[in-house]
Amino acid sequence: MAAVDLSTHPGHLARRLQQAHHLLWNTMVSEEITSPQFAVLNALVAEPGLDQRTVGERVGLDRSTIAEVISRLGRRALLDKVRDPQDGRRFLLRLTDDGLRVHRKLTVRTARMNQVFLAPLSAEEQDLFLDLVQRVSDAAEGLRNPPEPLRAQR
Amino acid sequence: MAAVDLSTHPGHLARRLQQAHHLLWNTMVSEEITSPQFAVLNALVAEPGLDQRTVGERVGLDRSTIAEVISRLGRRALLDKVRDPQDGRRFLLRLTDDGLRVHRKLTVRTARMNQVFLAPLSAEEQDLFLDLVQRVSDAAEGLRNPPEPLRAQR
DNA sequence: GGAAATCAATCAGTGCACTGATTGATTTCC
DNA sequence: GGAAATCAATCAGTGCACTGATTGATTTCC
Repeated sequence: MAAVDLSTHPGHLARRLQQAHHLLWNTMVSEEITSPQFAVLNALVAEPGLDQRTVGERVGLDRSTIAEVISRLGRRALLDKVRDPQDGRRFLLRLTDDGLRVHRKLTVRTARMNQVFLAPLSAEEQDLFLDLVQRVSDAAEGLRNPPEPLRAQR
Repeated sequence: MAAVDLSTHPGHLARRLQQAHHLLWNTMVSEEITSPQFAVLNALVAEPGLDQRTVGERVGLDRSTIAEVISRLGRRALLDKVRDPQDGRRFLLRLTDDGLRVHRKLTVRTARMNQVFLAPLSAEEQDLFLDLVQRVSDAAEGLRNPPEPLRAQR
């Protein structure tokens, strides 16, 4: 019967955290390029020529979502898709000059935004924050695909 | 030119955290009722008869999103919408018996899921996690509407 | 070497999230 | 008391996120 206090629910806090970030991103970084789109650009700066599925894996986007994000970046002419001559199932992705330029510009703004976003915490708390969030995400992510030993038992 | 390490970007971590939560919610709580939908049910258990806009404010959903969520809950017959006789703009919302039943059932499961979700952290770390995430969200949320003094100065 | 299994990408369908514009009711304020 | 301002709800448009099914190419394995 009794209602619950949502402020003790990590899922609810996670949603609010992302909304807060989205808001700040829109005002401080870009209204055109979203945070997931920047993550894709960044992955392709680190490793040009990746295929779409692998980019999705790197940045944490599933096969359907990564397809849409990449199609939007392609429409904005920030990346090129070329069919892999070695494997006709894959597309190889590479940033255009425009794509590189946008990535460079947003990298600077993103750094500033991160500072503002974490400003309410002390330096030690900021490190702790990043560490705790990452550990919780990694652990839950690990539950998706059962670890090797379990799979081997089948 | 150099790519950036996304694991130091709170926004990227926030997105991954929410995905991780979504995954766990689907497997441990419900595939039909989503976490935002549960938040709405919970708000109406706490304060029956709220209007749609206020519910949105309580759970952190904007006017468009709350409209969709409530329409889905209505379609599932978990809540009733009644035009406010005092103010013809508003609808007053109230859970049905089914809505109360679902809220009760999911409350139990959600508590279990929260434990699993936070299990990788020690008890002290769990408290810290909730506190840090909440402080960062609140601060960013506070930037949306400038505080009283600032508005008064205009 | 050719059928079976695997795999990248796409499609259909559902749901959250936001912005800007519109509609219709209420409140404010001369 | 009636025009102007405000306000709740809705609509149109865009983007992220997931699942299950399909398509077409490649790899595996007898």
